[in-house]
Amino acid sequence: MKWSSLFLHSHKEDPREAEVISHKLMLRGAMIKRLASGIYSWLPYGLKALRKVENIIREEMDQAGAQEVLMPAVQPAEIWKESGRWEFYGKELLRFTDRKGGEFAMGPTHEEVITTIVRDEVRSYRDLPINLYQIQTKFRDEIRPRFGVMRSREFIMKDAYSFDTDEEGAAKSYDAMRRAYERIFSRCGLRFKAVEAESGPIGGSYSHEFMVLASTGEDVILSCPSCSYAANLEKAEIAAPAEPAFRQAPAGSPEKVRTPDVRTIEEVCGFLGVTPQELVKTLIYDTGKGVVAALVRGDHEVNEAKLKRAVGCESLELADEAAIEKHTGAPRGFAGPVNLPVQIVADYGLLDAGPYVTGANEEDHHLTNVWLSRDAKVDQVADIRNAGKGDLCPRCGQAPLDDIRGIEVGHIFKLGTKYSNAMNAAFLDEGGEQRPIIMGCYGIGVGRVLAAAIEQYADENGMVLPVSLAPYPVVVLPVNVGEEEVMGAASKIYEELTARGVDALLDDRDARPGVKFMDADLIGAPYRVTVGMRGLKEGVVEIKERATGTVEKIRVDEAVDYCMAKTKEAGSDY
RNA sequence: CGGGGCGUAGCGCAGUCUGGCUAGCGCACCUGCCUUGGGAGCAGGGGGUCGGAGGUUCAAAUCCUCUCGCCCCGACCA
Repeated sequence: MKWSSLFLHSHKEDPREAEVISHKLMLRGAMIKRLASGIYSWLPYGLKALRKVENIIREEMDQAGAQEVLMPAVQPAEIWKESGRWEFYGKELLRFTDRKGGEFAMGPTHEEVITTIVRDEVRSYRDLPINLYQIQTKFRDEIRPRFGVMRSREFIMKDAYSFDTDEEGAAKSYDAMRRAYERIFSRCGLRFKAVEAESGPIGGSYSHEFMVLASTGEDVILSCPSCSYAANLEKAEIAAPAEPAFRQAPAGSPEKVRTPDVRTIEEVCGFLGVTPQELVKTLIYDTGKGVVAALVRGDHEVNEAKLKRAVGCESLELADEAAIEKHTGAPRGFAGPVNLPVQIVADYGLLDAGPYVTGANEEDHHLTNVWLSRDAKVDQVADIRNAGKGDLCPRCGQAPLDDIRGIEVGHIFKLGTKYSNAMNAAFLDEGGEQRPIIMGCYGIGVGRVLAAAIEQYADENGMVLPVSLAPYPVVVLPVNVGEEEVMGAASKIYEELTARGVDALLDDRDARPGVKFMDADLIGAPYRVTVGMRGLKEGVVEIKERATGTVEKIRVDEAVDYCMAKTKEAGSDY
């Protein structure tokens, strides 16, 4: 491709809408353009990079035995009602009606569709296992899209679904995907880590996320420095104490103090002169089937997924003001466990300490000198808070966890029979008995992989793309297109590279060299061949490696071989 | 959904408080000259429903009302 005819208008200034580096650079490098909040067009340069990611994914998925399909983006409500998710998925599911009043949704994921396909086509154990995948546009109506294509509403995703006859087979499918993902992300040149994860509204029992390590990542990962444990903050467990008991309380009783308009942990601490560690935070949750009070230490945070599991309920949300008043007898900010007539679940973090300050279940009052063993009726003690940096590793128990940030680029789930049961996807086994198919699902955010790669490697001059993702691994840059000798040498190198299968870009624009250098840096081309009179006089061109900045003088007739070797070497980096 | 900010040329912004010339600057774009190893210079030029609607006024980018959109923080969510 010649730059003069490439639809790539770079921007010198950072766009105002962008916050993180990858978003800024993708806009400046004309990879994407925003149409509406969280909705982007892919421009030629970006699309070419996106296709590189897709192709790596395709090759590895095919290699792993999966077969590509393409399902509809628009899905009828009917199948979502069948799986039960029409009710559960919430507002993120973009719903609309057609002209006849039929209900539809833009697919945020495709478990329902794939299950209807497989249940109709698969009858026998002989048809299994299978793994079907697609690369397709999804829509999730995110509350707050941000960071460009990193968290957009419309986005391209690779999603795969495996179907097995038994748990053993499902585990094999899961492992095959896990290995495929490792190859995919390695080939994309990413530094990443697979971590244990929550499965969220997709469901299922067991899941891993693939995290690209980057300080601007939205997710927090806790990992153990002395063993292989690593988990999303949302999932990270806290080791159960050896003896889950509250500290023995001395005789006495709580004391009520007046705390007018003092509600938050911070306010209580300031007002009473105590630390958050001495407080019990009492949160009232509505499970749909009743109310439960969750107790955590003042400096801890409730983890709703853990709480759900502890309580054994399907849904959970913070109770509203009216429900809080009804159950605690006081407005928000004054709830406490003493004489609270609801189910109470306390976190491990509250064990073996005291006394505490709690709400008094009375407006403008708190209690001090509260001992949970003596003054409260706790129904259950469990791990219901978020783990954090410094908590002991739940696996080896040898070291405190570290926290690092990551960008989730892939997520694999063991679904079990959640969808096959709900939607009646079954097969006949060897004994002629009907059994539900065991499923797994496996997602990769394609655009997010590209954004994450840019995020991970960018420097102050722009993108630094790995060869495997770079639309043009080599930019041939004639310093002055007016000099016949320069242009001739550059064209020759460019044509030879192209003929030998390298996607080269010839910067044939009649612009000043500085402009072209800056642009080559901005778009992150891994190798730049600079052709100028200065070098030609010595019979050389200069080849600069974007990632390291190193420049080598190479004889003109060896330039093509040099680029071939460099790009091949980097391209097979897995 | 709560809090904050912003909509003026493709991009980045000034002008709005205190209404008044033909709506301005930088980048980008077009023409010419000149220049060519890290975002040159000179001259000329094109491009605007000042987010939209309504109102006040002799006069509105500017004041008032309504409305739409975007960004950030939070809550929420894979």
